[in-house]
Parts: sequence; C-alpha cells; structure tokens
Amino acid sequence: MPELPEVETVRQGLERWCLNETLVGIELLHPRATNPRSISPITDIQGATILEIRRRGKFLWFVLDRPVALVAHLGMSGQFRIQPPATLDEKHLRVRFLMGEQELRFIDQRTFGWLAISQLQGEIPNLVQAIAPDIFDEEFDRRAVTQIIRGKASEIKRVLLDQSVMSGVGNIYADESLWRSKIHPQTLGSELSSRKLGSLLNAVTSVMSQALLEGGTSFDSLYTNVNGESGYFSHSLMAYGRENEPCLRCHKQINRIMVGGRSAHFCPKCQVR
DNA sequence: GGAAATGTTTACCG
DNA sequence: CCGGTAAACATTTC
Repeated sequence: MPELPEVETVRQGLERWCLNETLVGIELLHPRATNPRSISPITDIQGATILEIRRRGKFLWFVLDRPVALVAHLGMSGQFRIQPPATLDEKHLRVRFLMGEQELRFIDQRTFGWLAISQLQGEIPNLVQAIAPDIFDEEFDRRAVTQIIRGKASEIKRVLLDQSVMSGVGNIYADESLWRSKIHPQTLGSELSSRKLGSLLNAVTSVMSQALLEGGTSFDSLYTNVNGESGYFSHSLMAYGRENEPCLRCHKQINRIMVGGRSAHFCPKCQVR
C-alpha cells in the first residue's frame, strides 16, 4: 500500500489496534525484512509498549516507551495486518509481533519493504531525517517548496517523486496531480510559474485527500488496510493506468511515456509543454 | 518469454 | 554539486 493515502490508511488502522499494546513476542521470518541501517535487531524491542504511531510521507514509525522508534516502509508490496494468533501464516509473512490479544503481522511479497530500529532525533527517527515533510505536515512550507521546484532543471514528474523535496507522492498521485493541474510531466521545474505550481500543490492536496477518504487505491489484494480491506480510489483515477482510454476532460487518448524510469500517463491535449 | 508493477538506494557517467 | 541512467532488490501477473 505504498503512497501517502495508503500509508495513512494503514497508520490509522495501527492506531486503532496497537496503541498502548506491549510487544510480548517478536519473530523474524525473513532476513530482508530488516533494513541494513537498523541499529539493532528488531527483536531487541521485545517488551516495549507502543505509545504513538506516526507518519511522514510514506514512512511510518512506532513511538515506544524507549528512546528508539520502530520504523517501517512498505516498499511496493508491504502490508501490516492485525490477526488473531490462531490465523494461519500468510505466504509472505516476514515478521510476527505478539501483542495482548492479537498479532501484528508484517507481510511483504516482493520484500522491498522493511522494518528498522532507529534512534529518535527529536520528533523524527534518524532514518527519516532525509525525508522532506509531506503536504499535510504542519512543517510543510508551501512557499519554500515552490522555490525549490522552480530551482530544478529537472522534469516536474521526477521532482514530485523526489522524497527530499516533498514526500508522500508516488507514481499514481504524481500522474493524477499533473492531470488535474494540466501540466505535462516533462515540463522542467524551472519552467513553471509560482501560480502554476500553486495549482499543482492544490491538486496534490485534493487528490490525496480524496483518496484517503476512499481508503486509498487498491488494484488487487496486495494493497489493503490492516483488516485486509481494499480502498476504492482506483475508480476515481483520471490518468494513471488509462493508456489509450479517452481523457475524461477532452476525450483525446491518454498517452504513456517513460519519465525517470517510471510510466507517466497524461493527456496530450490538456497537458501540453 | 518479455514487460511491467503504488519504491528506494547506489554506482557511474557527463 | 547537479542531473540522468541503469541496476539492484524479488515475486507475480498479463
């Protein structure tokens, strides 16, 4: 469940089920589930109590009754699930956390996701320090981000995916935001006016807010909330995954090109360079 | 069989 | 330092 609305959906589910729970048992089932930058084995936090679940962009972390946090990134296919201990192990179960009544399970088919123990530096774990605030963060500075983007000689789609500029936007919401604000994905950051960037940031906010209300985007059972339920936003996609289908504004066919090594979907009539 | 998939990091080149 | 590309990670699906 990888972009901001999906990760926030997971965070809310974890908050509902894990707050004030103590991790009485931890079982690691796959070596790649631990990020190499973890300062200690995940099993070291056995006995810790979860006080808070926080998020910045696509990164989640559990605040514990200890000076370290448990950080998680879902990568492409990571999931957290809450299950009764009697439930059969999922095929790609990577880490099991035994809590009071339930198990918290980290499941990940492609193993690009990971967990890590990280030192907290103020509010933010060390592993998340290089990640810029996302657009819903109190610390998000619209004016500063606009200036950073205008200083980039790089294609706007790449800049949107750059988590050190602003975080949380991935391939789906980048395409959707550019479609909504009528910007061609290969327009250079330096070519965009502050006004145009204002409408882009508004589009990022609105598309991700709407997706969050619908429980995120799921194309299949790989992307679900902690109860295994899918979100509905895939029905609202205007550009992503709609190659050769008519633009819902002007009816011209949606194009797909590669930008920064990722697919970019856009309307060649509405989104001109 | 080939290509692509909601992501990040690193190495390398200009 | 900046920007761009390719590869790496692993599994599944079309």
